[in-house]
Amino acid sequence: MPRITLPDGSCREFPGPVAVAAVAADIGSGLAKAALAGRVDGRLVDTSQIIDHDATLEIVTARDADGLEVIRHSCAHLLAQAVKELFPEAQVTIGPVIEDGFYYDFAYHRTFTPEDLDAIEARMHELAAAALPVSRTEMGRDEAVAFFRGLGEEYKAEIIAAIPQDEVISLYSQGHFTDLCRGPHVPDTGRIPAFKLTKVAGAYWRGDSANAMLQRIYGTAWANRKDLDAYLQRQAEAEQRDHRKLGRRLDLFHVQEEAPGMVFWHPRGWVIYTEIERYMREMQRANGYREIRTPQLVDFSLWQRSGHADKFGKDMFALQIDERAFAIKPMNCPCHVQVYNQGLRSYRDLPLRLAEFGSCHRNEPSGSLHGIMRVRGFTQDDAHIFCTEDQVQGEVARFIDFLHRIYADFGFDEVIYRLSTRPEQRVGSDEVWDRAERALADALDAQRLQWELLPGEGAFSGPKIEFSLKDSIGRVWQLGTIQVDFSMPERLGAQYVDADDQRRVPVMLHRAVLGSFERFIGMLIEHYEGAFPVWLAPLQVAVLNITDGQAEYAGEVVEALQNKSFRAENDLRNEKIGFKIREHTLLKTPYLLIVGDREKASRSVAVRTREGEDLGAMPLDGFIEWLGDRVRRRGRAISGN
RNA sequence: GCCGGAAUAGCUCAGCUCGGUAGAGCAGCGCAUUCGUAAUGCGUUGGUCGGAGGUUCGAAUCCUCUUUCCGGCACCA
Repeated sequence: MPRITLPDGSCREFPGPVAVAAVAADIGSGLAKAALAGRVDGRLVDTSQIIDHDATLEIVTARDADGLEVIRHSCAHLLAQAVKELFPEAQVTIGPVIEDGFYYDFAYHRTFTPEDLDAIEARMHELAAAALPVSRTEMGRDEAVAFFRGLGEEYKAEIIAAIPQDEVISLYSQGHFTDLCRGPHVPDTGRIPAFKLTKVAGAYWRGDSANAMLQRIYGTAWANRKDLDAYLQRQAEAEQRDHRKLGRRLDLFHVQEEAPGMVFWHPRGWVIYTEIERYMREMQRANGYREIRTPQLVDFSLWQRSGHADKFGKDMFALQIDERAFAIKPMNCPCHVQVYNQGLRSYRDLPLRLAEFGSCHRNEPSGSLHGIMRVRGFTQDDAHIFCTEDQVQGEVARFIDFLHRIYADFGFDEVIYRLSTRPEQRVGSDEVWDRAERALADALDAQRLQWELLPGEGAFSGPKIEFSLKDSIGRVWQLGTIQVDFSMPERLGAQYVDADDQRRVPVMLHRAVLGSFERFIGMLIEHYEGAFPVWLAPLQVAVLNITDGQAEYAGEVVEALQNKSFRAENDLRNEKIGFKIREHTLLKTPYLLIVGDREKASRSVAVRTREGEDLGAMPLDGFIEWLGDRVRRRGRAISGN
């Protein structure tokens, strides 16, 4: 006599074991139709699951986040079924749910074409319309291995062979298609209401580039047509904020074939870059950093001593000049140690914070280049803090505060913290890594921050904390980092004399707030959709005259603004005012000052924002003061005017 | 680096399937217009089709190689 407790607290009793679907039907026919899965005692199960004991039950529908996952997972199976029907020789592998959708990897002797994709999707729609029942069966491991081998599914057999012998293996079947799966799945293929295949791409078996390349088909699936359309709409909008597109439209930068992975900054883009650099320089100076500049081209032996040559030698731009091997620096730290090493350091000098807007070059794999986000030539807001082991935690805490202030100036308040620990390939003893990892974890805990652990993701010379931000459309960007390094100072012979006149090796903290300027600006372009806050905007104010009669006055307005160091230009072209407004709005100039005879007579300006808001006329002096206030607030200003 | 796709005027794109020496809109330039808050009208310049080979009487269109970009995968000190 199972007694089922529902989420609202009510109970229902059944004379004998009962399926989730039957309970749903008992509650109401609408719910029965909507039921995709059940949550029995907190565990997600199929609607066919029989409950034979007292339990809590929640009926999972498409409105449930879990319900949507079930739909997506089942849609991956639907995809696999369609592929197997159209291409019987293709082998199935894995097909997980991902954000907004799913994918399925197949092994096949040729690649799937876009036309194949259309055919597969069409077949999926037919299979969904047929509402084929989905059934679950269980098998022992060896039996399951034999079953899939019999079908010629070697990859599946390999997956199952790795599952422990005593674990129950479940199979899901729909039509003539059977797949290994943990489930749960929708009761029939008719419950997958809205989906679309999005792309095909290669993907390595088990994510290892040493393995065969499979073909991955991506798709998206939703609870209904409306949600699917909304998703596609969001994708289209995200494309509109692509920094490569905006970079060209707003005339910020370009890239070209002769310099792959390098950026040509245009005047407007360079304003943004130099404004950020100027701001960072000021912030660092005010926070105990001393700026330095080190060489680009350094003898290869330094990279051998630092350990970079071993791990990254092939990825460095190396060159042979007059029998001597050099490399363009891929990072700044070995050079910073050279600066540290000049003269004998005392413990009184520590912590020593050396900062550099260091220009680095790395020969990134060709396939990884992406606009100005992933490039081969870039500049970091890099700094290295040389300190004693006792000072590490305090310096990390101090850095976290520093970083919070900077992010807030760019309008970001929410930071995500992750601690990356020792990777397989590394330098330094385990004991040293233990200490370094503990120091970072303690610093985070002392600040009462919530953080996430990323085992094995650390740099080769030390563990690190990574700081990420969420942009205006919810994407997460890893920007800042602080890495503890006990190894490099030793390798490069850094020392200081302690209070007892003993020579000691300092600890080195590698840190960056923005990461690379290129990537950071790329992210900002997408975050702001090109509408930079006024302190960063390439052009802050455009002065537009109505007719030639106000040309001279427009010139005076611009001069007054420029005298106060604002970036202002006038637009005296013989065009209608609507035309000029449209052009500057599209260029995302924050403020448009319209000057006609009225304004000229009263020495005022009519202010319009790029959002289309009319702020009315104000005296020129008043506007200058008001604008200064907006600029000083930086990204902390409330958006818009 | 691996898999797939793309590369045509400054920009966005058509033409390529069925080979016969390129076309649109915007931008630019010229002229007219001096007109108050997202596109004034008319006229006009401009490309040999990413690069190198090949097939062909003839190639932007077909084939090969190559470069770069795009989407993934892998990588990311």
